[in-house]
Amino acid sequence: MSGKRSLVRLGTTVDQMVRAIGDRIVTGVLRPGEKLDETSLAARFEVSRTPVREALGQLSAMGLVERRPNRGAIVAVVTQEYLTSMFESMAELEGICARFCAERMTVSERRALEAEHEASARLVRLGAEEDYEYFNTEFHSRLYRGAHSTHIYELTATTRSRLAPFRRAQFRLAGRLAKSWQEHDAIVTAILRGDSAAAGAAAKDHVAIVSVASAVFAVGEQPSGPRAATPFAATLSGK
Amino acid sequence: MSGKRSLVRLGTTVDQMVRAIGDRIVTGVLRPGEKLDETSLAARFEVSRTPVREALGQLSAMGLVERRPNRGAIVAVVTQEYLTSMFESMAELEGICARFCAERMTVSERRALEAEHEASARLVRLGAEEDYEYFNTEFHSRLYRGAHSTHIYELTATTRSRLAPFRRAQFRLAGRLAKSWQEHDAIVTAILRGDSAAAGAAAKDHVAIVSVASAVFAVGEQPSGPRAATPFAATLSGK
DNA sequence: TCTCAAGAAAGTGCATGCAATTGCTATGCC
DNA sequence: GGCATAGCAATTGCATGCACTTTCTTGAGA
Repeated sequence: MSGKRSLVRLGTTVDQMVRAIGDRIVTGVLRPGEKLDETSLAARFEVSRTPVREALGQLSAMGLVERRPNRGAIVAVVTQEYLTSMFESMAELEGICARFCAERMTVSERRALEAEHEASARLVRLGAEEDYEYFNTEFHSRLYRGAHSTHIYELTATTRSRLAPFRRAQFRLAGRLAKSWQEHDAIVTAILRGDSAAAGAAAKDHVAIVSVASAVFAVGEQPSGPRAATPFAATLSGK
Repeated sequence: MSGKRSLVRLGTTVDQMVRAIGDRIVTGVLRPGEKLDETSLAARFEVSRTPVREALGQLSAMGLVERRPNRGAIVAVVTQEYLTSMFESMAELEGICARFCAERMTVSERRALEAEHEASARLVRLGAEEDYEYFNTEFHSRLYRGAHSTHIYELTATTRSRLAPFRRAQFRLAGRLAKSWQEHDAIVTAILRGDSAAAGAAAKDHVAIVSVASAVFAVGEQPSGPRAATPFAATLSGK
């Protein structure tokens, strides 16, 4: 091989490419419908086509890319109907997580959840959208972990990541920040109270509201073809 | 290429291998922990190692095999804890499907569900375990489709297939056949009534009961190492 | 000008080969 | 006898090459 690619190599070349390409899809750098040419990807990442092909295969198994035999791969195109069903699933899944959280979270998990949630109130007052977004992600992640169910966690986390590109700008909506916090508050309160039904319902509603808020932005965001060429740096090292 | 492998070729060689190997894992022919040697697989299927590697990569992305870098692949080992979480998820997912069915199934879907269910009563009286098993699969599949939610369908179907090896002999339990039918009956009745809450609860309970019934057999079925060599024919053609 | 076809170009699918890593075995040392 | 280590066999990871498929291009005919 032509030298280590970085000091600490995280997994094989294929793994790194799966992460690299997957990230670009999930973050929206690569847009749905965009062609993923094996040769150019190989050139950009400075590897041969073999690992590229394997990476595309895995991403296809994850549903992030679509592979047409003999006709190349494209970033998975999500129909409006499928998007709706994903948001729908997400609401149900988060509802389950919250319900389980209310029943199963340890004392320290409950304390941490509450503390972080209280801390994020400050960000709402400041209108710090970016920072709140970070806390929001962390908050939801806590719910998934707190369910103490590995498989539910996986289903929820992967569904969430696939929804990520369609949820980007939700906090730009006027007043969304404050409302989001209030919805979180309802979830936290129910969990701390141990009221699983209320926690589940609150989480489900919360996601349903986010879905609507996101749908506003999702409209027209679904390109039928590729946009501009993607100018990503050919580094496999960082995440 | 060295000649078509069959008259109608379903997808690429890799796709066929994913199906072939995946089937053998899901049906329990390949046992958890069993080593998946690239060279021998390539020899068995009469292809080179490249498509084998791609197939293993995709199967790993699906969670059916585990890949240790530089150390080969094995059939995914499911811990007792993870198995529990999968059954748990399954119950929740089927509950969601049944709930949606009650709300969304078309008239013809409802009719078909009822008709098939009634027909299967005969199999219970005959004690035809094999045939009932087939109807049972079809019944659940109807629930997943009837939810009219593509993503929920996918989550549910893949979870079900991953649970398949652990559910094999459930109908051998005395009286399980009749009880299963009664549980189905509760689900069907609620769906036809349009009572989504009852349908969801009934489906959830049904799966929970199956989980317990299956767990009896799952115990001790988890081998720590490979069993006998797997005698599968090297045909990529059939499913 | 439009349609269609033949050929060329581009790109995918798989086989093969080599370097690198792992794991086993055997030999030497304590 | 037990443990460490060097060498070897087995296996994985990736690059390269060639055949096949699709797509683009060009030009003749209507």
